[in-house]
Amino acid sequence: MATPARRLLGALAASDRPLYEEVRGRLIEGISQGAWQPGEALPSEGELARAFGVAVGTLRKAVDTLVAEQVLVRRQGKGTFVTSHDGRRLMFHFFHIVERGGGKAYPEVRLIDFRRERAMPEEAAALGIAPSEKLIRVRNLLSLGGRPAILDDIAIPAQLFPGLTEKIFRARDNTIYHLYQSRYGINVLRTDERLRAVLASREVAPLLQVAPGAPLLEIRRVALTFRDRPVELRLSRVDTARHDYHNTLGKDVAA
Amino acid sequence: MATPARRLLGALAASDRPLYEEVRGRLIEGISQGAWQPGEALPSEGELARAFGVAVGTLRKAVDTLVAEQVLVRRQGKGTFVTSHDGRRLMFHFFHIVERGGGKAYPEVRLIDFRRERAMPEEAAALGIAPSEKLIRVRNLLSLGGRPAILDDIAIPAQLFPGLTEKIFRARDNTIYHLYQSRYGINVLRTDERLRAVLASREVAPLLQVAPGAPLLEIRRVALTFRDRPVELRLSRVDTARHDYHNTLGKDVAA
DNA sequence: AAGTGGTCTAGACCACTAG
DNA sequence: TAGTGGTCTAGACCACTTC
Repeated sequence: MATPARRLLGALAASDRPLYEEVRGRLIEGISQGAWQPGEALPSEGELARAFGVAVGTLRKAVDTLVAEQVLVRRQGKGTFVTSHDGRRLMFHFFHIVERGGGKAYPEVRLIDFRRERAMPEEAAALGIAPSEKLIRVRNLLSLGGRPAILDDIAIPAQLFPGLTEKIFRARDNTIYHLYQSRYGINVLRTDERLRAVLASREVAPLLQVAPGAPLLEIRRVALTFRDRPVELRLSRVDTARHDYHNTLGKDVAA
Repeated sequence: MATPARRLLGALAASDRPLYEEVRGRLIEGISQGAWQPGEALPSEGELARAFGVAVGTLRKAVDTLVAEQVLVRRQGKGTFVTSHDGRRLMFHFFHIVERGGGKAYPEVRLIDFRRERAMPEEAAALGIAPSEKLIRVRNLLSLGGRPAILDDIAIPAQLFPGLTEKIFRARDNTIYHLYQSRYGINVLRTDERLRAVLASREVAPLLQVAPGAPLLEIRRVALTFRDRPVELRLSRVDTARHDYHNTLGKDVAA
């Protein structure tokens, strides 16, 4: 932002690592600093190659890795774009609850609490911030097929999201990660999740409309941006009576 | 197998899809038919490119995709190898239970049942076999840190694993997927898992040494090989009192 | 027609492994 | 030293999008 694109596009300095990694680093720098906004096109491959002083093939190799990591998307005839967190495709990249049959479940979100509080020590550690720094806490109840199914407790460092109010959070017409991206330039690129089975507590049971002691799936998620910097903690309790958590590993290897 | 490598390596026929996809298809054919065994090296890139009648760059592009899908591994100076399912790296690719702290958990396996039975209709459908075809059923109890933690019920089509006996299953000194691969040439490349929270039944509770009604994580896994052909069903119940199911999405995007 | 990404080639040179 | 994969280049031509 403060840095003009000129610096991002200058010729490469000497280095002992491969040129395409150097180029990749510059592209990441540009994207993470917002020089190219989500949804925007990068300069063409020819231009970028010329600017960096490398062959087009080398530039393409760098872009290839970022496309594989879903940071960029190519559109033939149009250009190469910074991935945007709206639309259904990316939403389901991070949303893993599906109907028992396998069909996609579209959640309806209701915000039931919004507050600012100091972080607990473990939260501060997990988010890589100073102990007892301010957090924004959001509690969402997600319904699937008209019934409450997921209770989300979200915690984000207030520092990273200046001016974020309950009103803005409510007015959001897209995914939460799209809000992070469009308003604060924070791209959620990865998640790290730990799952376990628990029994519904007295606090949680009525919200999910299950009996206390009913089995729930508990998910502790850390959302990460560039360089694995944590940006969000999320504790989900899922009523898996009618839905499953769906995880696939690998892609179809077809001829 | 029956087909000599000669056919696999012949020049490419005319086609409307890209050359590198054509090459990729040939390589998959060769690997899935066992022309190149797991752990073995393929012919060098130069040789392969000459055999297919394409440039080395094109051959490399095809190999790149298979390396990304973990079907092949490159070793500089040595060659390109068919991925082998032994070793710890691949084991943890499909084993997602970790210690609460995050450390890797090495399971100790005890086979507690082995039998042949006809498939239930849903099983046959999930495995893509004829209804009431024969299955091999294996029940394993996995212990972590000396305590029972996971109960696995495995079902595989007997047809696919001729001559597989309880003795062979017991004698296995490596992972189950390594057994499939080394003895039957079946490469597990993908898994599809559905998770939910359940309460321990009277049948399962004593095996896992938990009280009936204790929360358990239930995992229904389908293991797939080339062309998404299903080869194994696995129902796991995990005591998540001391362990978590760990799932990460995406890789670190670092400069 | 002009501009974008996608495919493919041919060849130079480097880095690593093994005998 | 010979053989392997890894990097990088320069350029031709194709396919798609937009005007």
